Amino acid sequence: MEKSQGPGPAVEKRRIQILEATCTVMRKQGIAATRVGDVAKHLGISTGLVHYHFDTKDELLAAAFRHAAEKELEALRLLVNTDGTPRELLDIVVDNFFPASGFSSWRLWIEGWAVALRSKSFRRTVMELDEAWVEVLADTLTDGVASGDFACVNPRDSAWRLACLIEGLAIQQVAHGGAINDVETRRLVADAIEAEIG
Amino acid sequence: MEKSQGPGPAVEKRRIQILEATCTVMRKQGIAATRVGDVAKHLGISTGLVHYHFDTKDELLAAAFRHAAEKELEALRLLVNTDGTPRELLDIVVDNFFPASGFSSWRLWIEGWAVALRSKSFRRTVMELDEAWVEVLADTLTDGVASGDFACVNPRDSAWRLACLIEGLAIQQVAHGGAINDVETRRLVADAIEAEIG
DNA sequence: TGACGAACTGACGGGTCAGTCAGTCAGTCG
DNA sequence: CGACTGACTGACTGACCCGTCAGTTCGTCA
Repeated sequence: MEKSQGPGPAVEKRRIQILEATCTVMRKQGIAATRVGDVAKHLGISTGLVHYHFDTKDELLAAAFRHAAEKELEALRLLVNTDGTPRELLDIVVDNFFPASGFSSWRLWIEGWAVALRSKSFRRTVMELDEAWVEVLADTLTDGVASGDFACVNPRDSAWRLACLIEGLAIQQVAHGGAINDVETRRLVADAIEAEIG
Repeated sequence: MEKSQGPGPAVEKRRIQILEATCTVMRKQGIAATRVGDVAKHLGISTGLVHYHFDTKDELLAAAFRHAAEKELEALRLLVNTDGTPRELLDIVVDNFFPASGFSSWRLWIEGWAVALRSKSFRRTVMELDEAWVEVLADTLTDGVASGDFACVNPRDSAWRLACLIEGLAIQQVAHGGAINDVETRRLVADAIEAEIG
């Protein structure tokens, strides 16, 4: 490979390449069914090289999950960082949460919570990122209250309630696509939002 | 074994024995880490016998999950099937949902949703049972509306919202025990209930 | 130019585990 | 009594897969 100056940049590039490949495989096969060999094959490299950059499979999976989640979080922050009425911003955040707008991301999260039950590194990652998401929502609500657009008694409580509601609905829709469809989900969330900010 | 008349009862007894052992192991080690050998060891029988009663591991796990969930659902239905004001019954149902009142059950469900992403038999089971739980809640709300105690616009919507909210909160608490603790969970849910039935 | 070391390969060891199978044992029925 | 059947055993196999390691390649620097 091209390794211009020192051990830094080339290695970092390869690391990220491997992380993204891992994300792709995780999204397709699920976290539990992701093999080191699959990641290597996807990049046309050896399994040895994967282990050269990541000591263990667990470390690789946790790093890849964090990589994916942080990228999405950053994208959301960019979206919210535009001008707009509080109501418009709130809609952007909520839309971004929705199952339809990231089916495979929800799958990843659902598996992530399950893995977090047993893996310490996953637990840390999932916890931090989960809270960061809610914080974006909470900030949006707080701004709206400050400007007089929203009337939440407690914006942080409202944020947690909305986030958890959407999480629960996402599970119903993504994990087993049962009684709840996309239209119903949107109605349920819309009503909850009105109740929270009305 | 005592096999009095025909192949029926003794076999059924053994099947249930294996299912309950599987539940125990799943609760302790998680669904993904449950081995056929662990189940066998827990009962002091051979792995061959487990496969004598259940063709594949997947079939065993799905049957055990359903067994556990149906038992809990039946217990809830019994609890609700008592006299009491609608409000008292609602509190019973919600209390029964709570993470604290079944930490290991929530762990099972969280893993169950993840497995359902890939396994058809799990998906069916999880879907049916999930909906059955919400139905209990919806019936409770509907009764309360009929008697004039509650003022839901749409009891079924309220039931789904409350159930999904609690699911989401359970994840926050069980999967990574982050910013949300038991006291906060109860406050968040209590406020949501007031908003729904107020 | 030649030594050095970082990036990388590919084969392999070692361990795990689901499912199989030949055979045992104890009841049952003719 | 003797054939038969169903529950059960436990050793085995075949596959999978993680992580290692000896060895290769190539850019860089003295």
